[in-house]
Amino acid sequence: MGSFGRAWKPKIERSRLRMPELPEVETIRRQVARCAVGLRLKRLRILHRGMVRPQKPLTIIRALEGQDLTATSRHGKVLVLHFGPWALLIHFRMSGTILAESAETELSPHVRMVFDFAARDGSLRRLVLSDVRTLGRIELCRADAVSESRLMKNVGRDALLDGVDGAALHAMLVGRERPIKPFLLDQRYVAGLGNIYAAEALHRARISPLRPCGDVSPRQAKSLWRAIVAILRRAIEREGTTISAFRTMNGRSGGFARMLRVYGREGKRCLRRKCRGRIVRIAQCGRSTFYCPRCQS
DNA sequence: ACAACCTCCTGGGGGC
DNA sequence: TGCCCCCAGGAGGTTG
Repeated sequence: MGSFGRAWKPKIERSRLRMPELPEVETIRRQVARCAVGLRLKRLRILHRGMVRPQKPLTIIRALEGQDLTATSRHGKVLVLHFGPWALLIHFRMSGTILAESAETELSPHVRMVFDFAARDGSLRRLVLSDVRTLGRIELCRADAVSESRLMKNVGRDALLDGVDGAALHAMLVGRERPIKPFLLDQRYVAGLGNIYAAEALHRARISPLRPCGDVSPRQAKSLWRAIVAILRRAIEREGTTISAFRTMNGRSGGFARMLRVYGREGKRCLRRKCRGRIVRIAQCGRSTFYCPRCQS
């Protein structure tokens, strides 16, 4: 099935969903770290077993209850919670996030996992994994075997942490005929970009999403890389993009949404100075791509 | 190598 | 107003 109905138009502003990409996962990671690193996991509940694989929920609960949350890390879009000898990997996919909630509040129906940590004053500090669509994935592995996990094995170099630069990006592009946008979404090469930031970065670098990878010059690759890094860093500073219902753990919205220059702006004017083209929406590999045909080539 | 298509899943938009 | 269908999308799988 083609993915685009003729008459259907997304109401992005009101849509409930957004995909956590690198900046959103990083925002979640920092908040989890601030809130719970150093605390003992007193009780763990898994309310949706389908998101957990390959282990059984009980295996994870037995391994982690009583362990301290020693550290957090992130690779691409995968959040890693380190519990001593164990690592709990979380991929939020489309609609997942982690929220801090009072231990007295009733759990919302979208809560899939509940972490109750023992705070130093003896009270409970609760974090919940909320995921409306349950497409997220949770995996337990040994701390020294994270890279062999299912969630990590197809994840390439992190866009911000692994020293990728314009030259490295260009080296990955050489000889490929595939359009640049699907390439940027392919986590095996550069990990962390999703549909929103890939579109934004291409617009910023004035490169068409349709451009074959191999046609991107070294200079353009450098420019594209600069755009990617700038946008990701900016989005992290603003605690991610809310299109939508992305809320940080305090319930605040991410602040990047109003920075979006192409995503969700089909039919509107390009915001680049002196361009004023019309943003269009096309399908690539079954996903929507927004770009300005006038200033992106 | 890469795309097309299916699966997972749900809330909400649109058609009637 | 209400019902029902259809759709989005990240990633992994299968097929072409």
